[in-house]
Amino acid sequence: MAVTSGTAGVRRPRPTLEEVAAYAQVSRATVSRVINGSPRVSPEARAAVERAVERLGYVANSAARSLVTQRTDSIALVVSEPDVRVFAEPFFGGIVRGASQELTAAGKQLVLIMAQSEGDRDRVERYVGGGHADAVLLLSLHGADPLPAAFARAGVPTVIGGRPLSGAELPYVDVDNRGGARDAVSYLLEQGRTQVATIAGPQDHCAGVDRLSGYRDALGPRRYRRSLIAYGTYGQQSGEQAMADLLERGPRLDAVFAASDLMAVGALRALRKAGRRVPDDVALVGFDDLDLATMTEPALTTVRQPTVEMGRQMASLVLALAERPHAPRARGLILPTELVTRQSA
Amino acid sequence: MAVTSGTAGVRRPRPTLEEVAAYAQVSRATVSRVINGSPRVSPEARAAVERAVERLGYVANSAARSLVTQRTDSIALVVSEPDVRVFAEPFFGGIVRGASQELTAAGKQLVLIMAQSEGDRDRVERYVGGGHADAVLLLSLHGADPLPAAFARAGVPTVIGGRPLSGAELPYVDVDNRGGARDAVSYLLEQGRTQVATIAGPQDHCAGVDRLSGYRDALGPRRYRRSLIAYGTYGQQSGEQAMADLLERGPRLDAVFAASDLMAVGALRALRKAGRRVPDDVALVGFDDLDLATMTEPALTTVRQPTVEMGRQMASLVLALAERPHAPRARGLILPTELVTRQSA
DNA sequence: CCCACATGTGAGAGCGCTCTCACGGAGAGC
DNA sequence: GCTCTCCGTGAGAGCGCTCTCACATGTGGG
Repeated sequence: MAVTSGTAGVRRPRPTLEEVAAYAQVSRATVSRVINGSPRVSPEARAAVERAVERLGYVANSAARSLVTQRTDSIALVVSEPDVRVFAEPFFGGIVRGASQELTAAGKQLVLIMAQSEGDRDRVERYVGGGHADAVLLLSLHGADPLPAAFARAGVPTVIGGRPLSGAELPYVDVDNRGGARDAVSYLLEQGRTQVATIAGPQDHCAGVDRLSGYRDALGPRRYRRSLIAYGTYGQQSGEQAMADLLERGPRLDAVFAASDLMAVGALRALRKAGRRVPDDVALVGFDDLDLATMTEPALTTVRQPTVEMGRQMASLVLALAERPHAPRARGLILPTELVTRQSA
Repeated sequence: MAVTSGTAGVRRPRPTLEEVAAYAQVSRATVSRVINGSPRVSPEARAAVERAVERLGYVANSAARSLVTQRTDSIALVVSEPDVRVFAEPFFGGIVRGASQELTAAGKQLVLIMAQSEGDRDRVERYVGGGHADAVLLLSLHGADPLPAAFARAGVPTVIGGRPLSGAELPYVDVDNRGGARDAVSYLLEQGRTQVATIAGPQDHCAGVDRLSGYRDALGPRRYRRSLIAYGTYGQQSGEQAMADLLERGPRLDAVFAASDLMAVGALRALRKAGRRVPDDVALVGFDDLDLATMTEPALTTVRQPTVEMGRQMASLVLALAERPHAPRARGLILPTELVTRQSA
């Protein structure tokens, strides 16, 4: 037989079920049964079909299949986040990997959809509402996002990553932001620190609120003072600024819990500028466990999030949801965090 | 009219072309024409159809459309890279964003496919070979990957990100690694440095080789000594180790070009340990321009890669390729890098 | 007045698959 | 020997769309 033509772009038309059936001397229905693993096929027919499939290089046409089954076997991961930074963060990467693993194992494909701007929303709504995906994993970190409600309305099985602050009652998977923050602050207290400040994140989404709540939890009956709470926007700069403010307002502080590693890095710089030694004068704990945390001087004690596991759980939950929409199940799933102690506290 | 039922999971069957046609009192063909923007429709018919579409919330069924058009309007981004780290890097994120922008503008969807392990390859090959995507953007950083050849064989329009070291003659888009390295080293020489060392990356893929070539280019007729070249694996640790080696082999060196920012950070640490001041005693330049580069002390002078632009160009090239496979065009596209000077050199 | 031609429209085929249904034959039970 | 199952199989409908083709109508030129 002749070698496959080397000419790129000349796509030999792909064989159809019909052709496989002809080659295997059986009917289209039998080939379909073999392809889909039906037990109702004789060993001989099965063998003949398998040979034909192998020989002709048959791959099922997904469009035709979807048309009749009303499934696409693909799950959309919608990233509704204007900030570019999502990709730089291990958070996103971990979720993609976890979800990808789980979905691949179930024979589904991950379709990545970005909704960066307001205008993208329409496109995404139409895409999902139009049934291009069987289900949705939604990464929407900020407050008043219309997409959750839109998906709920369209009746598309949806799982949200990160507990939504309010709104649509969709199932979610989140990490234990509150518990992680509590652990971090408790650890600082156990180390004998008494004036524990915090650089909190923005309070317009759940993680920011929860991490601040965790801080309060840990302080418990002890009084905490307003002057020991500053707010940042997760970035390094904002952390540096916030730390400078804190030092001014409460010069006697001896520990800081920053709600992100980047803010912790900023805080580190502000502390250095102010001549405070870390951890001797001021102990510092971050949140996220970025690679960066190992590279600072001193290396950062921080709270690690199980991002891969989160992606995996989101995927597995949405698959279950698509399978049996009405089975009883918990609305949310909270995954534990872990305190990683290094040199900064 | 009644409010939409709040019961999640109860998907009202989506309206079909047929129903829209009935509602608008025209034929299926006319609705199709309106949907697809044909000019051969009277204003009245168009208006009636648009009203019906609006009213019924019609969204075309993509499976049915694909079945007849033989297009899926989705482009696969295949990440063939076992290393988990891809996601943490701005490289990947930039490409995704650039490609996503460009494809969205062209009405295409980005389908993300991960091929982490050897076993995934089969799955991916079948997926793409099976025509689930109209074209492929391939991110395959390491040497002997069978996927490029497989896609070429299948005749699927494919663009590779990063110039392949060898193998299949597929079109590619890359950043000017060689030129970037050359610029960095030239800059060091212009600053009066005479003993310029380099920490090169792995030589099993193109970027690593090119950055080392750029180093050699800049040194030009000047002799460079083997003892001033060390190799790392892009990671921080490897950079620290390589720097320590370099200091041992060539204690008089007064500048270092590291082929990645992470290695530069490692080098920074090694230099500090050795008591060398940066940039006073030893000037240091990295490559990548990670966020990290602004956070070190001193901040890192480094080479920035136009990753978003690269994603955009890859997408636009693959779209052109899918459109007119045989139009004459350059095989590769090299995008310029930019030297960002900060404090380390 | 008839023909040529452009223009908007609808009928209908068919994309490649799944799945229901009916059918023939083999084996079991009477 | 006859019916009754059960099993493997094939015929055929139909998923929702696009697109070709033919048709009706309107317009202008000979």
